[in-house]
This record gives sequence, structure tokens and C-alpha cells, in this order.
Amino acid sequence: MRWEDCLAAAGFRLTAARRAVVQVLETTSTPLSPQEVWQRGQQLQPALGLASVYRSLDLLEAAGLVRRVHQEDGCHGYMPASPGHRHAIVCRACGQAAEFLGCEDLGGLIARVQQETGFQVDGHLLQLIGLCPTCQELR
Amino acid sequence: MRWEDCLAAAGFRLTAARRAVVQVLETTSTPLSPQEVWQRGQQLQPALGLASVYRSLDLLEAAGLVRRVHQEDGCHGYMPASPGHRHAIVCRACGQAAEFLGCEDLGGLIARVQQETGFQVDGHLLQLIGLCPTCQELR
DNA sequence: GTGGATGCAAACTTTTTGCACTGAT
DNA sequence: ATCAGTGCAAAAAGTTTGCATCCAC
Repeated sequence: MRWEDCLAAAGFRLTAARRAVVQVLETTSTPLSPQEVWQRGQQLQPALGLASVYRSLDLLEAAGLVRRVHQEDGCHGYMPASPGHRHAIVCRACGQAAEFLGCEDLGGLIARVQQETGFQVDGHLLQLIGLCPTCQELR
Repeated sequence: MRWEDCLAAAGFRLTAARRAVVQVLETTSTPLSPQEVWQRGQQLQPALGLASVYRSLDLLEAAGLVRRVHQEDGCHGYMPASPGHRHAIVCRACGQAAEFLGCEDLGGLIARVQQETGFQVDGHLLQLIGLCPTCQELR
């Protein structure tokens, strides 16, 4: 299901602003801040407003089409999200990011933590940090 | 090693502002925002400035004495950090948090992701979300 | 045609910075 | 006595909101 259909199915309109935001995110491998999405989006849609970028990102994130990643400095970046439960791995040198599937390995850990703390775990935030292939070569 | 010694050993001074920030964090089980730390800290140290709270939190985090947790809404909270490599579990209902040890279970997952993506993984961000014992009872 | 969505500007929130003064060493 | 650290105020970032206009349906 393409993103246009996802939004349409949920009753949202296909507007130029949303198109621009999606196009920008589709063509990046680095998570982008709202500001960056805005700047790049203006090349596709000169009238694009920053507020619409925020609104579109919220919408797309809620729809599961876009993922928000936590950067080391505390700012947020957005990247396109593949369907399913995935996590991101972000390069600490260049910011390049990739997604990966599978966090079943957490099962044992979660069971143990539930036992130890009494919390009932129903979600997790997992993100890996490292060096991408390119940045490994540069050192 | 108490926090006073940690800072002193690193060449930092023991000031009233830092004392207040540490005391506030020591007496909370919920991660606090800088604003909250400031408000509570003013009861211990009326002249406390918000800027000093930010500066102290940065310092204490760099020293590993305080942990920054990512809240669902994107804002940051700070909580005291026990020594060693630990992670946090945060209650999605009341914000209460606990720490847990042990993320060796990630080893297999990390090895697999390195293989798949070519990234060299050297860190991770892991946080669990769930319901604390108290909030489980309330429903 | 209608109402959802936009762009703009202003408001707000959060965080950082410049600077003179204070107080820990 | 020194100078790291502070409090304050201003500035800079980051994000949200109000509103008239626009355009997808």
C-alpha cells in the first residue's frame, strides 16, 4: 500500500505539502530535522511552510509512514518507515541511518525485567549507534 | 564513590547549585524535566538559576551521575544514574521510572544487525515502556 | 460548495550564551 | 588571590497556534 493510499484510506487529503515532505524523506538515508525537511521541500514546493512540515510529520508519524529517531544531541530526526516493527541504526559519524527488523531477542530480557521490577512491559525504544561502512573506512 | 568525590576527582567544584540539583534528583523516582528540577531546587537553594540547572545537568550527565531518558512526547527527563551500564524502564501512565541491568541479550541481535547492515555497532539506546505496579492496579 | 489543509506571522517553550559578580579552592 | 561557576537577562532554537485563504474532495 503506497503512502497516498494510506492517507486516503484514513480520510486525509493528498496535498502538495504532504507530497513534498514524503518525497524529501524518500530520497534521504540520513534522518532529517524538520528544518532540513523544510529546506529541501521548498525546492519541490516553493510555497511550503515550516508549520505544514511539522503538521505533516506528525500526521505521517501517526500513520506509521515516518519514523522519528532520537539523535545523540537530543534533537529529533525523521526518516521513512518501512511497515512492521523495525528499529533504526544510526551512524555516529555521519548520521546515516538504516533500519533493521527483529527484536525478539529482547523477549528474555523483557521477561526478566518484568520479574525484577514488577513493571508490565508493553513497548520499547531501541536504537543502535555505530559506524556505517563508509565511515569505518575513513579511519 | 559519592557524587561529591566524582566531581572533585574530575576537577569540578562543589557548589550550592550542583548540590541542589543532585539532591532534587536523589529524592525522585520520576524523571524530571529541567524546569521541574529548577522549581524543586529553589526550595533548597532559593537563588538557583535555571541556566545553572541546565549546566549542572549537562555536567552530571557527562560524569555519568545522571541519566537522560527519552519521554514519549519527545521532551527529556533526568534521573539519577547508578554506576555501570544500565537502562531505564518508564511507566507510560505516571512517568515513574526504574533502572535495570543487563543487556547482554542484545549481543545476538547486534551481531546479526552488523552482518546485515555492515555497520559497526558500538552503542545502543534501549528503554522499556510499560506500566508500573501501582498503575497496573488502578485499571 | 464545503471543510480540511495551507502559509504566514505571532506566540510559546525550551535551551544556550554573554557578562559582571561570587565563592570554592 | 584566582578563576570556575553562578544568576540574570537576552538571544537563539525549536515548536505550536490563530486565522484568512486556498484547493482536494
